[in-house]
This record gives sequence, C-alpha cells and structure tokens, in this order.
Amino acid sequence: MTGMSPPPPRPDRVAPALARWYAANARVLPWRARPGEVPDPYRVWLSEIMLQQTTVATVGPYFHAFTGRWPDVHALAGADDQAILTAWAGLGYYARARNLIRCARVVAGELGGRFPDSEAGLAKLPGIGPYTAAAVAAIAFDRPAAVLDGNIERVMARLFAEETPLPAAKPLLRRHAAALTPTVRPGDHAQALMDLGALICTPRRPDCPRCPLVGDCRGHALGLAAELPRRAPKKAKPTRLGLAYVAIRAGDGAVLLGRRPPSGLLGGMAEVPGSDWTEQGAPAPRPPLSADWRRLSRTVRHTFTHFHLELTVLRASVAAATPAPAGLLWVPPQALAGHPLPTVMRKVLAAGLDSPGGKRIPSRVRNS
DNA sequence: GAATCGTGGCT
DNA sequence: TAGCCAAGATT
Repeated sequence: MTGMSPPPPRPDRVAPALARWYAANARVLPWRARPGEVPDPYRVWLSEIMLQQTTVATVGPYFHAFTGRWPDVHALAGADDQAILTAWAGLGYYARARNLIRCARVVAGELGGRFPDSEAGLAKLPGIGPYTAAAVAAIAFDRPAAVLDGNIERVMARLFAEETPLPAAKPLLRRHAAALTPTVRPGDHAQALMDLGALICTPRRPDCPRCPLVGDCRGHALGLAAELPRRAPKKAKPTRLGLAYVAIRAGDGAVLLGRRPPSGLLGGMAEVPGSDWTEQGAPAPRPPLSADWRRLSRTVRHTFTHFHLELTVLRASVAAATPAPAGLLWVPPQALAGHPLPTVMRKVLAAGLDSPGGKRIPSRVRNS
C-alpha cells in the first residue's frame, strides 16, 4: 500500500454527500431563494455582480439598498447613472457599476426585461464573465453549468490534490468542477460548494473533520489540504504620491468636488481635486483656486489593488462668494451623500474637514 | 498571460 | 504592521 496514490473523488459519491450537508447547513442569504421559492433572475444577477471579489458581509447592505430602490431590471435601467454610482459608492471595482447599468439597459430595452436563460447568452452581457454566466444559469435557471469561483477553485484543488499553481490551474479545476456537477439542482450544488468553501474548506485551517467530503478528498489523504491551492507569487505594490485640495467655502461649509474621467481608476466617481498620483515623488502643487492653502500634518493612506497611495491633504477656507472653477462644483456637507464618493475620497474629506490646524506651506503653492 | 481595477476584515 | 483574500471581468 505504501506509495499508493489515493483515488480521485467520485461524482456519484461527492454530489449526494454535498447535497445532504447543504440541506442542513446552507447559509441564509438575502439574495438566496428559500426552499420551494422560484429564484428571481434579477436578484440573482445583481447579487452575483456585487459579490465579485467582495465579501458576503459587505454586499448585504448594498443589496438591500438596491433592491429596495430598484426592485426590478426595468427600474434599474430607468435610473440615473449618477444615482446608481452613488448607491454603489464604497463597494469598489466601479466598472462593475458602469457595466451593471449597461447590462440592465440591454436586458430591459432589447430583451423585454428577461435575462437570457443560457450560459452563452448571459456571457454576452456587459459585466458577465465566465463565473457569473455559469452562476446565474445554474442558480436562476437550473442549468447544469460548471460554476468556478475562488471558493470552488480551492475546494477542487484540494479534492483532486491539484498542485499546479493558480491561475494556470484554472482550466483543470474547471474540468474537475464540471465532472462533479449533477444534473439535479445544479444551482444548489454550486451554492453548496461555495458554502463549503466559506464554512469548512476555508483558505486557512480547513475544518476537515467536519467536512462531508473528507472521505473523497485526495488533498486530505495526502496531508496537503491546507497548502492548496498553490498560487503564483504576487507582485509587490509600489507607492504613489499625490496631493488633494480640500477647499471649504465660508457660510455653508461647502467643499469643492470634481468628477473623474468616465473610465479607468474610480471612473465616473466624484473626487476632491488634486494632482496626478505618481511614483516619481511629490507632484508639483497646482491648487484648483488661489487661496491660503495649508498642509495637514497627517497624510491619507489608502491601498488599491495594485498600489499604495499616500495623499498629502491641503486645506483652505475661501469666501462665500468664491465661484467654482470650471468643471468643479461646490457641495454643501448635507449634499455629500448624493455624490458618488469612493472610500479614498471620503478619507480625504474626513481628514480635511475634521482635522484641526494644518501646516503653513511655501508661498509659491498658494497661488495657481 | 499579464495588468488593471476597490475595499474591508482577519491574521 | 503587512500580507492575504473575497461569489472576477475586461483589455
């Protein structure tokens, strides 16, 4: 027996064992149909877009806000872009929101309000890639699609003891997932695998003794479960530096805001005017208007997916009659909630509005 | 294949 | 503190 390789997991054992576990352990989630309920494709789609690279706990409040305000795809398609971006603010990956709008309008306008019921049809829509197409097809339309998200990648890598590092292993893992997908209730099967990944087969310290699949798990048999999946090494994040100008208007305390370009980083979102963000050192000061700018002693730090950002915040108080420069807008504090401010800009405003004092800066900075 | 694209929670 | 990672898509 020594040196014998454990057998691969068998679909006729794995899927039923998983289904029994799921019947007793399924998480109750706001977007999930209760047993016996017919899933609403709109809610399934909306939740899947929101859940891309985003935790269940973070999505919850956003899902409630969206479905409360826009209960169906027609309502969402008819909403203003700015209102949707504002409701999305803080959730991150803002291209998702821009694609959400485009997708809703295609479905409402060209497809009679009905989402395609096939994986291929769904995959043609903006913001719907391989994962989301499979997930919506399986969960909303009971199609036997092979769903592969980060959870299922991990479960498959362990079940099959797949040592090829991600992302190269993805096609292999997808084939494994497809081989295990039953024709009966494939949506429940996919959600069961995701719940298993979230509750038992966790990234660190998997709870193998409680796993319904432990008897079929090659990774566990080989003592490798906790080390899988392997991943290609990640690139180090550089640090970029920038300046942000918080102008405060006398009287109502309004602040000056601008709008970012429609695509790219934080595309279409509101911003505090500032410099470019560069790795080359401190950018040249170019205030949006002439004023007595004072540098705050505390910088704002924020980390994006591929770089760290360190912003120096400058603040100035200006007269109530000061006109807004071209492309910018005075926004009173109580109106800030109506603007699509990403988290990094909320941090800048918090620093600029709350923090006392502020350091005098060289005079050449004071006039643009 | 490699880069780009947010944020928050946990270790 | 610093890294890891989450129901990925797009270019």
